[in-house]
Amino acid sequence: MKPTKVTNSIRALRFAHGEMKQADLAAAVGVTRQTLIAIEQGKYSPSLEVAFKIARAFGVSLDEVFQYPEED
Amino acid sequence: MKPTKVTNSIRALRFAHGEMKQADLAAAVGVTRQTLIAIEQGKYSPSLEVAFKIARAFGVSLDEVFQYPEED
DNA sequence: TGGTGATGTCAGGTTTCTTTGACATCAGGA
DNA sequence: TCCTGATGTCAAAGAAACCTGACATCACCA
Repeated sequence: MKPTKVTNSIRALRFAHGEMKQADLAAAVGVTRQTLIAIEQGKYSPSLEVAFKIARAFGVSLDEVFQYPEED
Repeated sequence: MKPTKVTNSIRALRFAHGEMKQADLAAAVGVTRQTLIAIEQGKYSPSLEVAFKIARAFGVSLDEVFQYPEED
């Protein structure tokens, strides 16, 4: 797949939210565990809809979860 | 395709930025004109990467371009 | 009248994201 | 030791996003 330029803070946010398990977050977001792992590891960038759901699961804004580098 | 729940302010932002044409924005973002039209009309929600590029083209944050409703 | 630019639509293909299902590793506890 | 839970990997298939290319409409102006 495409190596994504988008980075994220999902792992840090999970641990900041009571050692939240990947499976629990996946269920809260509405995706599979495999999908969440791939996103968390930066294998690819999610759809905007999934990104919103992840941010909302943590109660933060998109910018606090995902970062996009300056230049291409 | 999937009717997306994500709404956006692309059209308003285009006009707020000197009557920017769809073709110009598409070129700045790096997608085709057809893709930009579909996103602007809410036909589907873009990838996170494209979303970031659109926000950056206007010089604003993601939250100022895309909105996600409260509940499913 | 005719031409041009901006917007929108459609069909078809390709790429990327997501799912399902199976399996592997590793730490910790009974 | 054996079992369980949390994490990670892989392959194959489906769904969603994105592309190319052609055409349609509408406003505007020479």
